[in-house]
Amino acid sequence: MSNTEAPPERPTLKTIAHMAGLGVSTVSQALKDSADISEETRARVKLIARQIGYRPNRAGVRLRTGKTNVISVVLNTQEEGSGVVSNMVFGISNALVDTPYHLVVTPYSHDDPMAPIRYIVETGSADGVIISRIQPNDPRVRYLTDHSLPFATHGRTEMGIEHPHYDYDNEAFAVEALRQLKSNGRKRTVLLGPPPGLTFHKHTHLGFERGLQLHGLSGSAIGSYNIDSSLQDIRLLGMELARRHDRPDGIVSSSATASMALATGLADGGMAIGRDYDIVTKHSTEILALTWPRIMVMHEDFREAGFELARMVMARIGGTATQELQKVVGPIAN
Amino acid sequence: MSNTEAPPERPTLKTIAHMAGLGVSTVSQALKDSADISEETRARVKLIARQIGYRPNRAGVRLRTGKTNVISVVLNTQEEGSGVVSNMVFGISNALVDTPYHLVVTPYSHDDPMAPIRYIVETGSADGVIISRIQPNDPRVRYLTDHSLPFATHGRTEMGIEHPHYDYDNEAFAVEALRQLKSNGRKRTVLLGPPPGLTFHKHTHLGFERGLQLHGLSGSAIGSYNIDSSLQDIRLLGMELARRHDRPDGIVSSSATASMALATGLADGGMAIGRDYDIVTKHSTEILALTWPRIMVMHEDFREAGFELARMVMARIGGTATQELQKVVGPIAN
DNA sequence: TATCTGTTCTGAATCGTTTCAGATATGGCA
DNA sequence: TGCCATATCTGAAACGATTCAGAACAGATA
Repeated sequence: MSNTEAPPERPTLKTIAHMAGLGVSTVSQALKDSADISEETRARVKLIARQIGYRPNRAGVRLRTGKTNVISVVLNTQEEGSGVVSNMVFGISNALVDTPYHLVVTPYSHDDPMAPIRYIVETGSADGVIISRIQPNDPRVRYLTDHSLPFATHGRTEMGIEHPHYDYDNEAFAVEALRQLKSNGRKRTVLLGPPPGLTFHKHTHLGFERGLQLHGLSGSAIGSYNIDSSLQDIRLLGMELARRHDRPDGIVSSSATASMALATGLADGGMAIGRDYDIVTKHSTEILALTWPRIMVMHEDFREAGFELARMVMARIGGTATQELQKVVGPIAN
Repeated sequence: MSNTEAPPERPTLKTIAHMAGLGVSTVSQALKDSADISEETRARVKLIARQIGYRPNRAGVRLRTGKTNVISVVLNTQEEGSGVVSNMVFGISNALVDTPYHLVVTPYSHDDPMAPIRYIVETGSADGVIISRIQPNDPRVRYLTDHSLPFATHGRTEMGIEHPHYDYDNEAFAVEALRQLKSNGRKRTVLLGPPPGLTFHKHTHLGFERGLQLHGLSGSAIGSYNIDSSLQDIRLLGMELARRHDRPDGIVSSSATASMALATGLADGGMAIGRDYDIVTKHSTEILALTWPRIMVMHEDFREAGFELARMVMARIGGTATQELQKVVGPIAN
């Protein structure tokens, strides 16, 4: 007996309408609980929908309503590979579970950070955007605001525009880092900070200056290198620091990998952590603490950042006031 | 003089049709170079399209044709954070530049690897899929094949199904790793390999066995731990190994972070790399070589993997024969 | 009974694109 | 001149969802 079952077409509103003996528009309204439709009909329609596994066709919805159900995360292709991106992405993903939103990754190569933003706005290809590597005066923030596309930033701005943001308190980090160095008896400090131009560069340096005063330490920021420099260069920097006559005995670093490279260079120059100097760094993965136990660390959680940012964008899309969508988390010593 | 410019609506085929004094269907065909349309008209239409910056509405296309112009990469949420994911993603992104494809990240929590695959197939939400953590007999591969959704795998299968894949030759890696250990005079080796169940676990172990025979070494694989174990556990493993009476003097490891944790544990147990033992590992980022120069490394390029996988899926969508879309790259000593 | 007021449902139009069966015009040829 | 083949273009229908004006019918009111 040959089984000549009809091919299992994907159910649409029409399918449900047919099964329920109703019109397509009735079904549509029933599924979104319109008061126009009787309680009983609504229940029946929803039951059928659930039973046959109905899922709205995204293209249909998007074409009619303009709602894409897409959150776009805009990432710099040459972002440091040490897991910050994966963690952000997974954090976002996590927030998107059980929502209709899909996550699309929109990359840009260093030349033009505005390009992907313009693309998204012009083609209307997302309901919301997440951006990082924020500058105090960030053209992307202005553009997105001007075009009223919901977004959240991983980092703060200083342009008189209120917008959802999630940020790590890098100023507090630097202050606390210096406090720890001080309590270890360190005197001559150095900061290996974020690349210039970004807001968290500014915050870190502000905190560093403040910490110096607060704890009565001497110190200076390294101008020629930052955590985006090549690890090779940072290592050489370490060797160079070790050679100085007034070589530092305390280091504040904004990145775990940079710290490792720097410590390696300092070791090349004969300096040992704990004996000749201490180093305090931000880190986001277990590995640093495990293999370089003498590096003092403060944890920065990028998965949490992604999660919060995604929730903020969705809230913003839903109309939540911007003021309630701003969060700055302090450093957690551990 | 108030500027009452019309609001800049996004151009559609209708816009172009209107400007060119043609029908919408003519424009549509002209843009795709149909032979039905005169050379001259085609040129004119394309000129206008370019000038006003026309971009096909994705929802329109998708609704009408079913083509989503989406490639979906399916990732395990708790994948090791050490940059393999970011690099894969950026590699894929790179291949997608200048194509109409968008990249959507579809995550899954460890419970059910099939769930995202079923979702994609059932909702038709992508034209092609990239999956990793492949098993010799992988249900996802069967499912995707059965439903003829183009896909490429990061890893090989052994189920008699031809499909596009990109893989690192882990068998050759293990053999070569042992050769290097041998040439350093090492005798008693140990393998810290991939988690069981995955194809590259099998390949690695095969290569390890073969290498042992080939180079006349003794050795065994560690059964209770693998590179997915917690770094803390791996470190403890290192300490335990150092305590053994027949402690190993050569280690093959499939992951850079695992190697670091292991080496840390071995150091805790008093063993020094180079003096008491050597360790050969795969790595994908610069940091290992820089800070652990004594760990011998072979490079695995995940960015390249992502790039190739994306190209394969697109080729498959375009109808290229599967046989031409299989690539296994050998280990590169460096 | 005639009219009004709700309640519940529905058809048609719309979003932007593609496809396909024709419509129109041009030129060639008998 | 009349007919046909060819080249070029076009309208309508379809994809699936939502919205909105109105249809149909019930019961209440005068």
